[in-house]
Amino acid sequence: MSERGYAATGISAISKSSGLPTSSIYWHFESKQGLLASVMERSALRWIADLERAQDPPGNPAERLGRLLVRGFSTFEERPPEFLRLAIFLSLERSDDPKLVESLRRVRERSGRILVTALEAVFAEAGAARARQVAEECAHFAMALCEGCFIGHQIDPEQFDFEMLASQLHVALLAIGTDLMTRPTEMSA
Amino acid sequence: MSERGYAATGISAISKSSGLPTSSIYWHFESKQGLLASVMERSALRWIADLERAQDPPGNPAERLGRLLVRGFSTFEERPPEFLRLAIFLSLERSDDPKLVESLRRVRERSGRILVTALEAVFAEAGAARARQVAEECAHFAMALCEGCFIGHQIDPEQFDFEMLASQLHVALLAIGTDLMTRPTEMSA
Amino acid sequence: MSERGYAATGISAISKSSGLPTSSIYWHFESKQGLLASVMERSALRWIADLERAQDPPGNPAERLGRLLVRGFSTFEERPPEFLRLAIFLSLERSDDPKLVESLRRVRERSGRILVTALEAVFAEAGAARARQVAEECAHFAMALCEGCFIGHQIDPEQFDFEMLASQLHVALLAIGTDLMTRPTEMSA
Amino acid sequence: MSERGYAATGISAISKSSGLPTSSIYWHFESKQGLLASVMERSALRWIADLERAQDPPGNPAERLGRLLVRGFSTFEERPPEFLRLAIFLSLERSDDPKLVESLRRVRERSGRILVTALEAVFAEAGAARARQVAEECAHFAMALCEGCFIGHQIDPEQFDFEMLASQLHVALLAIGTDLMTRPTEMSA
DNA sequence: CATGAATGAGGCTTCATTCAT
DNA sequence: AATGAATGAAGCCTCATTCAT
Repeated sequence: MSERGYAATGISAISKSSGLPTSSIYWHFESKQGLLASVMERSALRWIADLERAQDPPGNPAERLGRLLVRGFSTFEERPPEFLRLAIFLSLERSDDPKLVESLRRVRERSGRILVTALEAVFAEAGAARARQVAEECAHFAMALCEGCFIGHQIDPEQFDFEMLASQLHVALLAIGTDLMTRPTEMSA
Repeated sequence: MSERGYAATGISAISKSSGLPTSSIYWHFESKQGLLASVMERSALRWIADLERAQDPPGNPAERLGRLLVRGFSTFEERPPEFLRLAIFLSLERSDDPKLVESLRRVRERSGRILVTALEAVFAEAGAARARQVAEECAHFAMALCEGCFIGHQIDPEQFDFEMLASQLHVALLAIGTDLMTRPTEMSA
Repeated sequence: MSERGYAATGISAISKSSGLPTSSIYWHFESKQGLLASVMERSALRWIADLERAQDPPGNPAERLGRLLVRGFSTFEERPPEFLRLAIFLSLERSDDPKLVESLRRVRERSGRILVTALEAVFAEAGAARARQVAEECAHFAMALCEGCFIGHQIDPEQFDFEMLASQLHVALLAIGTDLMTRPTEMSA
Repeated sequence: MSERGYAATGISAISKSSGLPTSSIYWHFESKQGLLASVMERSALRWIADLERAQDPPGNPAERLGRLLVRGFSTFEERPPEFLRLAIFLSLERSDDPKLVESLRRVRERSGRILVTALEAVFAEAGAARARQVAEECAHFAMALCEGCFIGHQIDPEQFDFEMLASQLHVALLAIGTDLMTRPTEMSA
């Protein structure tokens, strides 16, 4: 599924590549959608756990943020997060199963929180409330870039330089954060 | 197709919604993939033409870059570039039809060049050669963010604030460009 | 058609390999069956003309028969008679177009007559009427073998030794003819 | 299939006439070709078993050969060996499925061996080695005639007199065998 | 817990043919 | 004399799913 998309992957293909007969697959997972949901959740949890380990000490906040970004990007090369491919496929396919959509948001939310935490520490000097606000804006930005990188890597793996992008993102986040902090506070954002 | 995904959209559905019988569709476009490629190319050319108009004068380089970014992002909301969805789909599906792959790269290359041109003007003071190098790095970054935004918008349209992201990208690009220019020149990059 | 059978050969395939658009094909030949009939007749006439040339003098009757057989078999290798493939295909496909069936019988009849003529000369000593009777029986036998050889050649071209078969057929025909002539005359055959 | 030809027989027609839905047919036989192969093998084995029974005692070798030929030919009328039609079809269609080609050769080889055995006994007086050689040549001849008869019967059933052809083949084989035995032995043939 | 067998619906594509130009 | 465009019907095959064992 993560290689060809949800609709394009038949149960019988999964059966062939796993050895289990289709009826057994239906015994374990209620339906095609159910199978998908299980697989995605599993892969996502593994990836997130990986990230969470990466933000442990030591170092100052900016260094920790950098390490987190490098870690996130490097998994794209080492062990591409299948769940991300699936997630992107599913969002593009406009799947309308609410369970699935919810699961997707949850994963996104949870990995976003890791970023927010790291960013809050960086912008701590602005005061807790403001730092959180700024961190959240920055996190959105970082997540978008992250997903974009994943796609770029799919399109043309050899042109992609994750290390460079991680360091550019680092620069960008600091600049954006600083910029946000110097603007007049808008409470509505 | 742009609504349900490539694999999930049957030719018969297209036939029904267009009024043409399937055999006529097959006469005009050689196959399902061929249909897709045609549609994508058409939509892409329109989008690119739109962007190209957005970088015309007036204003200084930095302003023009800003306008370009806003213009690009704003279309995501107003008139979502179907070609982007298709393009991303196809890249993830790892289609190996060389014609399609070529078409994809062409579109990507061409929209990238618009960004590069705008960025070159911004960094002109560094000298033509260096400016081009920096502009290209920045363009990669911008493209990745752009694609990421598209996906983010698919997953969670309400949380997305394109205007904000455009301005953040603006800030980020200037910071990244400046950062690159102050580093010791590496010719091999 | 002679390579894949009637039903398996599409008009569009013929169009592609001939350069003419399908509509032009339909202008020249009224239908698929009409095209088939034309092609077959043409190829058959050429082959028969070839055979007819082979039975010209010189030599005694037995020698002329031998030359005829060798000639017939040798074309299987040199220039396989496409009409034969077609004819066999069509007879196996149980085509029920009466025009076609008639055309097939005509061809068969005409090439049979060549054989009969050669055989009559060989058995002339038995008297004209008897010789003709014997010759006709022998011709049936020879035609059957001939068609069988064609098929055998299709199945396993390298195992087939046409020269050998031609000489065996020669021996066989003389033996059968002699055998028939020594039996009590049955007028009803 | 044996009535209308391979290409002209749709799976849906088979489905209709058998009661099974097409998907069930595809579950039992992997493909149209697979179905064909199965059917052919089954029919062939039955026919061969029939022949094998026909060569049992009593009688001298020449009589036994005659009985075998009559038996073989008579099935053409009584219960036409559908496998033969299919087999010929497939050989002419130049199918390149190796499984099918193998199956075809196997059937041909096996029915050929029956003939060889019967012929060996007839020519036994020439010594085992020579008899085998002669028998094999004769068998090729007989097989070709046999296949040719089948086709002739398709083209023009009423003109065909199998009994006559069987007895002619008998005469022919004895003549050819004798002829071969009186020639100087060529070891390389 | 596992699986072989079954199936209706629908997948993409090609068919032979027509017709306006 | 020729052809680009069009089309309904049919082609082979795979789909997700069920169920008796």
